Amino acid sequence: MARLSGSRQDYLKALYALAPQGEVVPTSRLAAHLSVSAPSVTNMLRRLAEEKLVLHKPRGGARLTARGRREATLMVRRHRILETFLVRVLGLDWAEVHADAEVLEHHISDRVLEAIDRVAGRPDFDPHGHPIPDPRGRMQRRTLLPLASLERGARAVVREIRDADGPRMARWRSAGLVPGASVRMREVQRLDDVFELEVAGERFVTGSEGLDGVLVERRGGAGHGR
Amino acid sequence: MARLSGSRQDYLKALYALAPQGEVVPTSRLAAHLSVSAPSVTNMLRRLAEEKLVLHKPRGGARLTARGRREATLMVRRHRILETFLVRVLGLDWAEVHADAEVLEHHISDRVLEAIDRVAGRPDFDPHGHPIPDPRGRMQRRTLLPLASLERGARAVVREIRDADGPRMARWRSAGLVPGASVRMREVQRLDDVFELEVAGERFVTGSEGLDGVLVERRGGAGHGR
DNA sequence: TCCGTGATTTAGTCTAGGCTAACGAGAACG
DNA sequence: CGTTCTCGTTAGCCTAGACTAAATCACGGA
Repeated sequence: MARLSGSRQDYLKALYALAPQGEVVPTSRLAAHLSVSAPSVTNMLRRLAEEKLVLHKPRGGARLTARGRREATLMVRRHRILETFLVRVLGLDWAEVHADAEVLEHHISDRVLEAIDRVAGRPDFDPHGHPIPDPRGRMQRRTLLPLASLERGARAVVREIRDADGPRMARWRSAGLVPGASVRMREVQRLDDVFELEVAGERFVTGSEGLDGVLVERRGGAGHGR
Repeated sequence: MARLSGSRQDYLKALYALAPQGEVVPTSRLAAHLSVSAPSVTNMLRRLAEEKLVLHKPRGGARLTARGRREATLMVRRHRILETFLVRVLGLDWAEVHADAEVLEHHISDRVLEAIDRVAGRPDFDPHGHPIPDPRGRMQRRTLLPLASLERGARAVVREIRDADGPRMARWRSAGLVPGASVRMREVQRLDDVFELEVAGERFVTGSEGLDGVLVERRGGAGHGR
């Protein structure tokens, strides 16, 4: 089985990111996500369809086949193991490892990936809190909600911080807003777009900009149960 | 300064490997070393010459400019740091890291290279005993001789083991023939191509096949001095 | 039903870096 | 001094993967 080109890997990964359940994704969304032109997408989808990695109904968008989804989740695995390694072993900053992992994921052999996974301690979650798929591409599924969706008084545990701009991530980290942290929503003013949180006992006030990248798991407490 | 393409990096590296002092290298030698056709070489040399990385006299071969040589030694640095890292930190086998380093050297950012160098302990030599150039591309120069050139009774210290086929390297390693090992030439029968060595106190008999990849530094002893 | 509009595909180009076939320069030889 | 042979270069082609411009489809509104 010849190795997929870096470009193909990127298309599959994008398709997976935009539709993890295998839903149909329109050409234009893929083009925007990958920062390429729409004709480039059409062109690549044709090839991926020939290789049975996607299903492409002309003018009907594309979706991953089972094979395509497996390849995509393996890319996710590589990416997340790499990020974890870059942070835990090389000591790089959580907020700036994404670009490096993005490049390396296309060029690391299985042998090196395995070794990296080992020295990183066979992590189950990457530094952003994302679960790492197993070697067969299967990943545990969790149901998380955006932090901003919590109502006043609700308690939760931060589970994932999606890649956002570096400075913002640095800010969040210094405020203690990291995977595993406990939070309580002290006050919500949706009209003014102001959220007052308690993070690890400290008060933290913020607007909602970028806050949808912070996903939490609800915890019992003052909020109403699930 | 835009990053050189992987291909360019390979050509510069090859030119350096074939002519570390900046001597002229014929097109055909470059083609053979890189396993590409001669026209491909001519073509690439034209581009590299435009970019002032090599000097190319049509029909007169090519040689590195100062800039080209600096780029080449930086590639050597990346490669050797990577190999050291793969062995010392990831625990991979000395004899099989070459191919991985060959790929990764083109894709590792300076930031990751720096971190890798740090966790590998800022090595001065790679696992084969080759010296690692400093960040400005300068490398200490040593004068070593092939192990097979030693006369009977001479003592020496192994300094470098060049990449050879994996099984042979494994054999050498198990015989103790690694960088740093002390050897004594007990018997030489050039006509029969048989060399009888004493490696770390043990007797080791071998033909000369591949032995020119083992470079040593002469030591005082039964042999005549330098 | 027809038309406009936006999304998508088709057609044609471009660049990097390979390749083969054919041409030419210069050394070696008669 | 002409012939050959080797090596390097030119010419022309190929693939991956991008792009722009132009054509076309599909759908909602009149």
